[in-house]
Amino acid sequence: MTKPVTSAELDQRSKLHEVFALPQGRALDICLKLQKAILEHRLSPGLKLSEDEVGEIYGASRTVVRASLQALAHSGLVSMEKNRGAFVAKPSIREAHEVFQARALIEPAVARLAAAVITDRQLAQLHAHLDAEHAALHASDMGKALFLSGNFHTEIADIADHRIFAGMIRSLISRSSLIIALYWKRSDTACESHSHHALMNAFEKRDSAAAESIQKSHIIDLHSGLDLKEKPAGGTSLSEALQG
Amino acid sequence: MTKPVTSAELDQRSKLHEVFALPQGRALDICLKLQKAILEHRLSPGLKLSEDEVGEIYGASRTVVRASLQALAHSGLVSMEKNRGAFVAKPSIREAHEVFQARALIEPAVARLAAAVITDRQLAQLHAHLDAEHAALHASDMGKALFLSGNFHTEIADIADHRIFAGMIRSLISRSSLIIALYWKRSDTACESHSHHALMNAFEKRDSAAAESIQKSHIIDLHSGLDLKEKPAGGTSLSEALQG
DNA sequence: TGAATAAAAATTGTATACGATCTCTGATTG
DNA sequence: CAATCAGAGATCGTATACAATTTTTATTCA
Repeated sequence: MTKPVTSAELDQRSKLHEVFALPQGRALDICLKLQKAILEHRLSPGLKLSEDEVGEIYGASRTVVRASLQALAHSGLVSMEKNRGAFVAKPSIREAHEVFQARALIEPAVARLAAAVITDRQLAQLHAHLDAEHAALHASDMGKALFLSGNFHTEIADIADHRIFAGMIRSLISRSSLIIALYWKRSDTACESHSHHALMNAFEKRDSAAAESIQKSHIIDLHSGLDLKEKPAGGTSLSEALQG
Repeated sequence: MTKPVTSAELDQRSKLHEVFALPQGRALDICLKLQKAILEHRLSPGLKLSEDEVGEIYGASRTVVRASLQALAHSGLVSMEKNRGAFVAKPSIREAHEVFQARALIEPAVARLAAAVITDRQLAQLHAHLDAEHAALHASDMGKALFLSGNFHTEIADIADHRIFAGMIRSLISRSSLIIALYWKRSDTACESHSHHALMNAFEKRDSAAAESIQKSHIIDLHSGLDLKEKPAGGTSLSEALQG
């Protein structure tokens, strides 16, 4: 009894295929499944992704698994070390800063574009998305909520209909998910919803300037919700260095 | 009698490895060689890159060639079609616009960052780079001149020391090279040098604002140097459609 | 006991083989 | 003569096998 593929999943699949130069055929499926698992925090940063093991799970040979892992490495979700294999990426504090700096530059510009061209249909879709996010949050399914929260941003990029920016944002959102898994310090995860709703308001009014400004604040707010202070060099540095 | 690897090449290699998640081992070499060939316009957009052929040339098996081509596909230099193979990418007019819109947003911000932290040593390096560019231009080696001209931009990203932006810019510059190959309309290719020298001036004064503004103008100027008008639907559309 | 070493196991890197798909050529037919 | 179709050849997608490297384990010696 296989779960039928939903239209939303098909949609995402075709979009991803357009935007990224993802592998084709079976490798794409594995890619998406691994990606989803990582983005929902079912696979923790640093976890080893053995080729044999992944192949076993998805019933594929190492050849296609390798292609998938390579693709994920390019989008920043996986890091590959020569002769050692693939691991769920573990962004450094520095990379975390860089990712949110990049998002703070790009996403507001894209939100501005999106506000100028959004259709009623797309507005409704975004609304439905927020509802789903709310439902997941209410069901305490944090993994799914986070996944959907990220998707909200990529959907805006798709609405702006700018493939280059959309590809960049997709990669940045993916990395952000890992960064949040590692460095999130706030307890009120629900705070996102507020910003997202404010953004919806701006979209409904087709107010480009407001959308840009709200999105910028939102990203900066997310950035400030991370605990990105370098640990003091004394305490953990030795043990860290030895087990690293 | 093998040509020794220059320090500049080694440098680029290690940098690329950091920034992109490039394949490792032999695949990396093939990647860089193909990339260089494409960026110097020795391989034209649309050209087929047969796996067997490439493997023959570089003395590698299809396995590593495939990994290389996949990597290049991820950076936008190569497009892969299922069951048909890999081709040197042929950016559409739309993609050309998008690439330069992205550059116009990102590169000025990065130039600003770079101006704030550039060292004297790096200034000297950039000067040397401009000299090499000038020399290539004087020797009518357009391929090399264009390659170097692109590298100037990635070097600025490296100076800004922002890996995420640097990776984005590298990809954008690569695509730009293809776009220029397809759509450049100006005869005075040397115009770039002027902007680059102006930028150097700003860097020497550590004038962030000027660097940002000059870079923005430079990108917009490049964008306007392209012939990106859609061809009228009547004339060439049929023949184009048939031979496409 | 603990460190150093060497052999064994596991994992990745690469080559090759085979099946699937596409492309091209040439014959056939209206 | 043009268009269609069939088959051969070429090319890609995937699985598997072997080589190279790393990791683990067992052993030895101080």
